[in-house]
Amino acid sequence: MSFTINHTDAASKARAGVLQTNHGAIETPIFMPVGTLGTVKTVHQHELKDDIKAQIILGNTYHLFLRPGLGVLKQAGGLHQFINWQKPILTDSGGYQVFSLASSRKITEQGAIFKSHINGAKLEFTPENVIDAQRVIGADIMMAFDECTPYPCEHHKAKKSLALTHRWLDRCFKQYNNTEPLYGYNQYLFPIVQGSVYKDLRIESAEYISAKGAVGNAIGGLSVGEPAEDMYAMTEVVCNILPKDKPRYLMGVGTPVNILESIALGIDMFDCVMPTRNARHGLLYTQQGIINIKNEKWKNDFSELDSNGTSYVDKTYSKAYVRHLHICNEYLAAQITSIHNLAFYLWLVTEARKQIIDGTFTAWKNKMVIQIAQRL
RNA sequence: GGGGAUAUACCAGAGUGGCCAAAUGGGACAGACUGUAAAUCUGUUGUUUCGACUUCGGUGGUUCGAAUCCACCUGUCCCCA
Repeated sequence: MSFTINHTDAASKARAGVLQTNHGAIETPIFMPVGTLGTVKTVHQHELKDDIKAQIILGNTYHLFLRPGLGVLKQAGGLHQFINWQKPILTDSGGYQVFSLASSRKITEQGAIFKSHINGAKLEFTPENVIDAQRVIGADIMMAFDECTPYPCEHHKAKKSLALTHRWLDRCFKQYNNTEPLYGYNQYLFPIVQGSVYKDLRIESAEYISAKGAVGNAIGGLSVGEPAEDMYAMTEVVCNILPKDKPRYLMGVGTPVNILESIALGIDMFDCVMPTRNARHGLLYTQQGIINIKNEKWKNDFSELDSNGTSYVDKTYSKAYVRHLHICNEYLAAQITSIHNLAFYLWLVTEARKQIIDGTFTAWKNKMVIQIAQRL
């Protein structure tokens, strides 16, 4: 894997680069649609590829481990083959489930013991078996198994958790170095910076993670409920320490505004469920602002879904029609809005890249963050 | 023509003397959602100057007090002829 930075913004820390994988190049900054269970919910591969222009998607180790299970995935020849997606895939380790399923798991030195949300079965995730699982899944980019702390989190707890995450990281790298890819292409392990909203812990963690010399680095434990200012502050602190010549991945972020602000801080990669989940709930992101398509005000609005949109759904369907589909709870509503939102997110990062290359990023970003946050 | 049942908020439908401005669904209207236990969840849904006021087919009555009991009227449904 190689990462080349082509342009750096003069007025901010934003960069435009290219990340090479065996499944193709990824132009950064990039947004990665989330496909937890081996599907970006409601979206077909051809839409993802040709319309949305996704360059890489996510999968989730915890969820895929439960269903369909590693046996099926191995038999299929990995996740790429199973879902017929020949571009890069990144898998989260299950570290986020340590946070989101906190009520049904227990943390030990060894790992995390989950009570399956499907059938209650007890299952243990360790740094070692999480790496093994990601080998079987065949992700181009594998994530370290970490403890994503909740917000708020007391300093002493965050400190203790961070130490555990670092010990787990050492074990992840050991297992990673002792195992080989199963399907003939390279897989890379990204470590994750933690430390909650504490500057000292974030610095400590960023230094620890940087020392690993990984091909890319991630920042986790943010966008879990803390104020946006804290998220930006931590991101800035960490970006100042993480190696400049390696891609930086801000996990789970975020709103379109979060993404633009974080690009300005030097982040290259993003993922978030917001465009897809909010799409299913009727929220559309556009260059002009946010639309709740379920609102009565769109009932008689027969204009294009988004006249500035880049997706075919934007010109094909009217606001009134998509509202109607949503009100009736029709499957097509979720499909249309998911395609729209993902296309918007991909447009946003592609445009950001272009602006960085043109040297106009900061002015453009400052204008956009106001525009896209408006409620229409 | 005879007999029986029923009428409650936008709809369906509980409630059969005070704890009822009235359960529960649905619908409608808003809001939330950040490495997906999420096609989910939350709130509002008679008026209001927030003290109260006007509601349960209509009118009148009984009672300290009525959606609830009584009389008549009106509408709807069912059965028999």
